[in-house]
Amino acid sequence: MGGVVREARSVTAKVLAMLEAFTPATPELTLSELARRADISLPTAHRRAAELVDWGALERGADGRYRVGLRLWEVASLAPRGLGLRDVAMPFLEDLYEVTHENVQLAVREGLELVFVERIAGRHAVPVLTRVGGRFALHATGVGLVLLAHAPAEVQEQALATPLHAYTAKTITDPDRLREVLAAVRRNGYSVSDGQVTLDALSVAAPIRDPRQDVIAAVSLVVRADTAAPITLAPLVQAAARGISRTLAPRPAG
Amino acid sequence: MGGVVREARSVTAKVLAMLEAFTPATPELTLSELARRADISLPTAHRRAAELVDWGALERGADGRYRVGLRLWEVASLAPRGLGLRDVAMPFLEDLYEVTHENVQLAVREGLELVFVERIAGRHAVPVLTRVGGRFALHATGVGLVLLAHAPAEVQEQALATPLHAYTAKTITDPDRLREVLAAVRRNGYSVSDGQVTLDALSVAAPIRDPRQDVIAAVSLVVRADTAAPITLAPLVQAAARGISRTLAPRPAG
DNA sequence: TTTGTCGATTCCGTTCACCGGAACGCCCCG
DNA sequence: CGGGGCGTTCCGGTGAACGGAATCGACAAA
Repeated sequence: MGGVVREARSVTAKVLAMLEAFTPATPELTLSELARRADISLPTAHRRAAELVDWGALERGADGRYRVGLRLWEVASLAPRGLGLRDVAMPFLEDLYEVTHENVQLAVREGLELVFVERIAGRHAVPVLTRVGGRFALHATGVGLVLLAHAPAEVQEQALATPLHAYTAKTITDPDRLREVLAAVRRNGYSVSDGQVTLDALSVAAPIRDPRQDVIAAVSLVVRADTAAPITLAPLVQAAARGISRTLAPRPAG
Repeated sequence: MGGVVREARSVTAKVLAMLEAFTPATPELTLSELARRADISLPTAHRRAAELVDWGALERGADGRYRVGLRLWEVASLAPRGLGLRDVAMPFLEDLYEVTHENVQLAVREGLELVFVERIAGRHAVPVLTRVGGRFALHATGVGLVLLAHAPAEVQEQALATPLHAYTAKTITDPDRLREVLAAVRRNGYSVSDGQVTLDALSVAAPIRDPRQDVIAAVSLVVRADTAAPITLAPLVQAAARGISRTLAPRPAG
């Protein structure tokens, strides 16, 4: 028994680790890669993967590689914070896009990061780094500032305690400065992120509230940094956000 | 040992059965409901659910109910046939929406059914039954006819062998008639479904092809049945489909 | 207040599903 | 012909997972 003892993990944990192995950069993996990334022995990975393919959570390409299956996406679409929100928001995002023809984004907070739930991008809008389903830090983007500004106190403390990554020279990395900005966001009812993610882009975001007035998401508009004064965009974004907030069904708990 | 022997299932199968328990109609479940639907004992369901919540595949609401978590949606977004396609198609779908202000849909085939990958609906468009992430039969909708017309022969045979459900009086339920329609779809390069899902709606769809010219998806436009002649919409939908096909990167296998 | 119901959670002893090492077949490359 | 990477199957040992039972809390009816 001279081998390294692999720390025991539950089957469930292993299956989830296998799903986690897929990333935007590597959406297709061989069985060996999959096993390595999930830190699972090859035979085990083979067995679990077979079950996942059988169900449809994974698919196998013609070359034998594994990728995430459409079936998983179907179930995942039931996530209330994903599609439930998206369905309500879509018409308003459409309007916003039609008026501006710029990138329109919808995001929610997940822990100390944000997740993009929807994004409308025309062919003429500024290219942005973000992807639907992608994560991002809270302190840099427009949506992030809104979500952080209205997050529970403990979340804000944790976020401010973590080193703030500087994406550009303009990114706010000083906690005290960020505190001031967040206060301004709460006062103004919208946020502006000017060159804090990429120097050539600027975003304006506004909060979406549930019927209890809690902020559950944020909409933003991303434009070229020299296109327009943020102040002229804010009313548009706020109008969309209010429209979505108003439409959110009270959905009685029963 | 007088109890009913529950057929043995793997842990993985149980976990997947739990995910499967969630439906559009019931996106939130109590632990007991979850256990019942997945046919799992309560203690086991409790243990698995705890792990899933821990990872983020499930979330617990304030009332203790379980729902699908955003984290699962994140990984599922990596499904190439889901978001990969969506990202490429979105700008074209936007254009189509902007010109028509009608429902725009994007769907792929999954077995003998289709799955809606994206849908743009303004506030003024006809209400439709379909949901993003939802499934539908292939023989009724516009996208379905396109996907079926270009599906492998064995898929077509299976689909034609299955009883064709009549959503309305106009739904094609005769296999021979359907065969003719599919041939016409292949000839014309687009499909028309007039009142075959709901009597008040009409849809026109066109095929999206990968670089090898295989049909991998379909776009459609859904309008009120009395709005316009299908023939005038076809060129618009086909143009969008061709644009998407052209943009699909050959994505070298490396 | 008492009683009953339903859901969630924890405990415990049993057991079989899952495990990793090893061996094998396959393909590609040197 | 030998080496290496990948996928697949086989096998015997073991501990993760199992269900029954008990406990607890919330709520409604009596």
